[in-house]
Amino acid sequence: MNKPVRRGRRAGAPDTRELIRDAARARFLAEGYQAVTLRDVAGDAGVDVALISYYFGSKQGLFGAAMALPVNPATVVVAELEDPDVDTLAERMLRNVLTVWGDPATGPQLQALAAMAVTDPRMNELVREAVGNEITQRIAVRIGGADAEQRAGAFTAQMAGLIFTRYVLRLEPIASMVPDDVVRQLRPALQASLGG
Amino acid sequence: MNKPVRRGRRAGAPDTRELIRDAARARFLAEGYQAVTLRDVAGDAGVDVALISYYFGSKQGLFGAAMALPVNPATVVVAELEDPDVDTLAERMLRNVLTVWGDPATGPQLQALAAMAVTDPRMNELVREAVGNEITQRIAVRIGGADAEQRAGAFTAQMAGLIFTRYVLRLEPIASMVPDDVVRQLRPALQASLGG
DNA sequence: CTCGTTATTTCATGTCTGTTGAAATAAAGA
DNA sequence: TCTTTATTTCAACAGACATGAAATAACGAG
Repeated sequence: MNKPVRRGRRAGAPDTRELIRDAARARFLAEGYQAVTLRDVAGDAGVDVALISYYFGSKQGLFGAAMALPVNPATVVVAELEDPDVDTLAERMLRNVLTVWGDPATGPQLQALAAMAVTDPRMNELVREAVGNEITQRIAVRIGGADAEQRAGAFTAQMAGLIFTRYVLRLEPIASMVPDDVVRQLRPALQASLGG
Repeated sequence: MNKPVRRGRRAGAPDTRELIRDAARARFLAEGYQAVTLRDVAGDAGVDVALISYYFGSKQGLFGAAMALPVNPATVVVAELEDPDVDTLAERMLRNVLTVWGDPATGPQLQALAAMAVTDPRMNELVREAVGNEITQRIAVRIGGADAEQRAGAFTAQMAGLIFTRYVLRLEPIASMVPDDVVRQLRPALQASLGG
């Protein structure tokens, strides 16, 4: 008949912060940002709500910490720019995106990020800058030629279309197609934007 | 020193319902769904909060009524399927989308709808069915041939990419390009998906 | 080992949001 | 004129996030 958990610091050295972060990640991935309440997370972590504010400041802060990206999406795309073979560039980028966004370990967080970029102004700003400076710009420099920036923009738009239809909105038939089919259908279009 | 507004029905026959709807539309378009509170709308309309529930049931209901679409987006795209000229189909659809989504009178509501489809499960379901049944299916039937459905899916994905990058996320350079430039950059890719 | 300091934790409270039921008032109709 | 109905505000609730105070354990200096 010990009193469950009294006030004050707990015995031992439990990493409560990480406990909270893990609970939050699970909830956010399963239910999305809006649907999850701090009390849900606190309940899962076996902790009072106020402790979340203590560690993370706000719900936004918690989301940021819980969803810290396992990979830098910009890097995933841009890495392929090193390879000098321009003819296969579209396919390589496409496959990278499909791999990373489809991976159960990394994909869900990236998908949540994309959804967040639509809702939250701060996240939107962040994505806009990241995509503009780190992706579109570099692609433009890489492909060169007339209208390089516009063509890079078109390329980005098509990639965004894939991500939103397949992973965020989950529109059929794109959402259920196997990677090879996606590549077959989209590679020519993407390559056209890159190739000039 | 008349008491401002007492309880009970007002004199005259003011269309309070429409007043509320207009105030809500302005707010939703300016600030988005989450950021707008029912008390904001009630304040703008000079009305008690409870009256909103009386007329619209819930915040969702208010949003639905305020954002009732001025045009059916599906129709905008599908209308062009009547014209037998397949070679210009991509360009015609593209220009229709750019016109309707860019029109200050109709565009903002469509943009809000797209953002809502990412956040709200009900809206998501709605959009998924509408796009799947009314757009992708019909395009597939129209273009025919092998992989017709997959190619129609790819077409839809690219259109979604345009809408999200240009109107929702507002990524540069796509967001600032004039319609002619957008058409020049994307028509070939879209036509490739349609053409087989 | 002891005692002040610091980090962690819950409690209590405040403010804000959407929603609901009751009461008041004007319009509509017999 | 008088009953019924539609419109409107008031009052209150449950649940959300956030914050300041209080309690308690760990830590470190001597």
